[in-house]
Amino acid sequence: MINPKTIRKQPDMVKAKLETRGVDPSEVDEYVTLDQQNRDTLTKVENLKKEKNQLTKKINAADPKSEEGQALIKQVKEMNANIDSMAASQKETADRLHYIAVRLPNLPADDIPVGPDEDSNVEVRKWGDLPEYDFKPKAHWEIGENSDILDFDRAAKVSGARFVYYKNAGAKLERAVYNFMLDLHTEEQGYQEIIPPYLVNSKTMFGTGQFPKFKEDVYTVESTGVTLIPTAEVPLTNYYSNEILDEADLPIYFTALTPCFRSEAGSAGRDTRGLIRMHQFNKVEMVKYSKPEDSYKELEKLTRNATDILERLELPYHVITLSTGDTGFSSAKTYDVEVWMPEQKVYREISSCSNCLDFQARRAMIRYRKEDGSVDYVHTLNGSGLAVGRTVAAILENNQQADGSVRVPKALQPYLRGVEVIK
RNA sequence: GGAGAGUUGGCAGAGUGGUAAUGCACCGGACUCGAAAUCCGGCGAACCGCCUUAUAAGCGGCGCGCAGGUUCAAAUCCUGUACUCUCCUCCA
Repeated sequence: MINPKTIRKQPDMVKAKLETRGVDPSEVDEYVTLDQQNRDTLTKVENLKKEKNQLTKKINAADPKSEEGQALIKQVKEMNANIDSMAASQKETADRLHYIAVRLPNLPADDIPVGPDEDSNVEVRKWGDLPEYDFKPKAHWEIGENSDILDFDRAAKVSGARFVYYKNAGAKLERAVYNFMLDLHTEEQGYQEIIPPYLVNSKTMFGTGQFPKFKEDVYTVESTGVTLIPTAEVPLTNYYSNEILDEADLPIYFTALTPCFRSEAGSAGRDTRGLIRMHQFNKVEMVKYSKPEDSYKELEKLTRNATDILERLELPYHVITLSTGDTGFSSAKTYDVEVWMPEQKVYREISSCSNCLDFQARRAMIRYRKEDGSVDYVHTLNGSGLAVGRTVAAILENNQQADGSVRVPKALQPYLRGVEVIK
């Protein structure tokens, strides 16, 4: 959530910034009006309550059964009717205010490109030489099916579209990739390894910003109301919800491998083949809790932690800054890391690294106590490190050879018991 | 799935209708060369509103897991619900 005081004090700035994210300025206007109205009635209600509390104390001091007591009770009863109706109207205003507030996206950072969609994204750096082939490179699903290491048809039979069976060397490759990632994050980059719950409650989904606005993107179990996580960001960031951390403990780094479940509503027809867009996929996630003054520095570091993996796997990539219109709901600034996919000759998103500032911390009530004793919201960051299925796809395509076999990157070979080529 | 117990301030822990004890911790002061001990005082998270340029202070609201209800008045009574623990049942 955006700091309510920021909206109250700088409505024009908020309006202008949110407009770059596609928010209708009239929403902010309505918010400001309701906020004023809410505080006005709240003050009135509180003053009445104050009076009432004083009378109630008098009743207790006198004998409630005495004539004086009875008279006071009558008086308070009359007040109550008044307070109740005023409080009811105040609550109505507050509810509407809340309804708007929880649906406003985060304020974009000052230094990100302004634009309506991904066409305004800006490349910030590029790494690796694009591979050249003396044959026509195949798509990863073709390689996978030919080698009997990926099976989409049977997954469709058993589950539906956008599911896959990994088989044999495919399953082993997936396992090698995520073990490699986790080891790098934990042994070299300072992350604590977590295995979180994969089903979470609605409060948790609210905390990171998926609820209430994006319910249709996830799978919720009807009988109990719990939701299958769309990303490990959800359980990792909410780990400290409703807690006050010590300043000395920050920053905190978490990493986790989890399956991610997404309904992919609205993406019908896109990426219908291959591992790119699945209803269920593995992802290694990184989450950070940081002091406010350090969060942008931590974002740079986080993004490097993700691209490190690609460099060690010898996969060409570039990093882009998402424009205001393309940046996710909770984020103020996002770098996408995109890996080269030779068959389609495009860069595809393989990681998304975001600084959410205090936006999620406000929703999930994650704070820290400074050394001077005061309490403030932490900043939360998250990034994929990396999407495992897409990494496998990138390895298959980038390392394919004319005979249909696939070279295993050196860094990965120890994780495959020294296997150098998948046939 | 069945039965029971519990949830109060940073921690421990009292409070069964009259407006949140007490201890430890913490903060300030006294004593002391200094510290400990002792004594005195303060402080009970967080949140919201008013006041303020802003902060602090001050005033007020809220506040005993959460949400409702009864009542002039609810930690206390009633209903629902979440979580934790114990026992039974079942189970990887």
